Amino acid sequence: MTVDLSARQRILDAAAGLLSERGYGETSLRLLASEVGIKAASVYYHFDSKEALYTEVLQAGMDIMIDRFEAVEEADFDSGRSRLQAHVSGHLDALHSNLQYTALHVSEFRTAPATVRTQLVPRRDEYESMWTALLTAVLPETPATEISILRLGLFGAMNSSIDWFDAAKGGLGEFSDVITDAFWAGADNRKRRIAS
Amino acid sequence: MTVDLSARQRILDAAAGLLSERGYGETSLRLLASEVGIKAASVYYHFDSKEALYTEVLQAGMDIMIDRFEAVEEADFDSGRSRLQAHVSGHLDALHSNLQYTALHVSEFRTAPATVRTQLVPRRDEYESMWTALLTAVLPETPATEISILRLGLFGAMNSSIDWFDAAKGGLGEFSDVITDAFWAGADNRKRRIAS
DNA sequence: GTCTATAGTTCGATAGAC
DNA sequence: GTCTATCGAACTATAGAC
Repeated sequence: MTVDLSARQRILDAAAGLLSERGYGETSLRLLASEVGIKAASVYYHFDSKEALYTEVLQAGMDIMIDRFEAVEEADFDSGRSRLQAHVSGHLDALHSNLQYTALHVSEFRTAPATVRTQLVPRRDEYESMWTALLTAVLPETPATEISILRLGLFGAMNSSIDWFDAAKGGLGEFSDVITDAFWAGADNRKRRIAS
Repeated sequence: MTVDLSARQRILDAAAGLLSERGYGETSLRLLASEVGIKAASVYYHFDSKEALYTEVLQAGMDIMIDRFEAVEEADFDSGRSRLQAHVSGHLDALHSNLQYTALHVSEFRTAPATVRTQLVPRRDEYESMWTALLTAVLPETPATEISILRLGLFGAMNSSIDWFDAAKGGLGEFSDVITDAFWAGADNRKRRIAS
């Protein structure tokens, strides 16, 4: 399987790998081309510029996350907690199944050239509002300002796994459990404390 | 105040700012020097190479975090939870009071040149084991493997704030509360569930 | 301690052959 | 679609004057 990829796709894959390993400034088109087995000039047949290539890689990474979120949403859940749990697992699995594309989005977006960042903002906002809606639905008594803080903390916890998760040392299941527990029980705990 | 900084210190400060804004590859010594008001060649009087300068900036960032942890540890706490809360607040405050140095450590370390990364590993390990010891002390019934996962999730949640925290929109206090609650109540909740 | 000048590389990008 | 060849610009780093 995974044979017969178009040259364009092979360039995208190699770019994702190099960009997430070395960063934008340290990834030259010559190095990228050599990974693909072509010359740097040939990259320009497929992409207008290095920035356009970067943008497309980041776009693909965000598409992966959004597609997964929508797929998880198809299922039926018997509780808000199990729905949250499914999305946490889905996010982590999508993240780590396509690390080269998605990790890039987590760790390199901040320092990406402004023109690249600007083009990606709408799609990133879209994914964030999906999570805001989810958290609002499963924690209906939690005020919006706290939902927003919870989402940011949850994203931070989940996405940090790109820095330390080692598939060889075990699955993402336990991490998924621990942080679902944390954010679920924490929100519940606060609700009760504030109500009293 | 903050007058009469040595040229060396002014270079370090400017480097921290540029590196965390633009990344290593996009920060040239010419640009750095122009921010300080000198020429690029003069940087070499103070530092051996661009990598050595980068290493020193990252080293300073880690020192800031470790110093703060030790300062927080001086206080007396009436509960494990308040001790954890104090360290979460301390970490977040140290992080954001010196963002240029510390954020760099969070977001750029992964893609730093291998020679730079290697030199920083011991000091980073030191800080991590301080937190592992802290969590083990305040959650004595939680198994070591889960402590390790909790620490990683907590670091992820706290450090992600470099991407979104806006001092103009409010303090770090609420975030600090929410995530202390989350990790405290979550661990507690798991302990009870597993015991039953 | 900072400068000018420059060596030596490497970069992104283009032109044009095949 | 990929190549060779190359332009012009930028880079890190060094040498040596002041």
